[in-house]
Amino acid sequence: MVTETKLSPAEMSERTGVSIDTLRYYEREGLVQNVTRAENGHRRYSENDVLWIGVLRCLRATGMTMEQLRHYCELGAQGVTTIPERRQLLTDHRAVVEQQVAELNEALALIDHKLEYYR
Amino acid sequence: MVTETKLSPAEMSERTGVSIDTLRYYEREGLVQNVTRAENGHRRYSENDVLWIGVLRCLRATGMTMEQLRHYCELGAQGVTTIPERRQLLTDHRAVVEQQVAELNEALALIDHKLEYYR
DNA sequence: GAACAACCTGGAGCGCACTCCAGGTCAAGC
DNA sequence: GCTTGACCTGGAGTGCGCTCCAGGTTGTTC
Repeated sequence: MVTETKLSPAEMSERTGVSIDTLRYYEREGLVQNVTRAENGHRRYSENDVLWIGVLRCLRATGMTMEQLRHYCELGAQGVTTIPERRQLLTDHRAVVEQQVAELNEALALIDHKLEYYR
Repeated sequence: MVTETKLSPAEMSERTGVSIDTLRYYEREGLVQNVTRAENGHRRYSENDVLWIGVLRCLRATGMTMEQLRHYCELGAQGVTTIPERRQLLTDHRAVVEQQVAELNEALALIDHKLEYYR
């Protein structure tokens, strides 16, 4: 379709749960690329941008740093030749997340142990 | 036993994996209490302190803030009457950690989805 | 045409959890 | 008695990820 819905910053913020300031910050830092503009210079976000912000927030929530995300974005911008590296990056991060899950489970065990003790 | 092994700051740091500066910082902030001193004024940590630092780090690693940990410590210092509140605090935090696990699992699913896409 | 709202930019400020530093004490070894 | 090293204190500095601000433009509404 040619007629793609475009979102204003306020709408984008509403849709993603990310503040307008943070959206601009991400763009400045290279974590969101090629945001289009209306004739008056205002940003217009696409549905793809909405999806990407979702991914971005998800990866951030698992401890991926701004730096790593920027790198991942740059790879994406460079085209399909970087797919192996992107896959590697995600695979590595996957291991980090699994490690986090393991640590949280340890923490749960410790909390349960403490709770047991308080009974 | 009366003859309890006491650890110097350097030994404590070695044992817990927490830097000497951070150990002092925790003490200043009320997260580690009643650290004994040698005659020359140097700190001497007990095995109990080692255990407590382990718990503290575990709770910190799950996102419990310094503020919450300080509160938990203060409750501990106030004696057994605060046990219900401590139990409540841990129970609440347990739910937070479970929520984190759920989010990490969502992230893993997303990463796997992306990886699938790159294949 | 005045007021208002939504947005723009560059840059400053903030909160958290450390981390580092300057200047000093004290005990042990040479 | 001088150096060295481990420690002390109070306070300043750091890095990350936002968050806020001042001053300006544009478009709409009364």
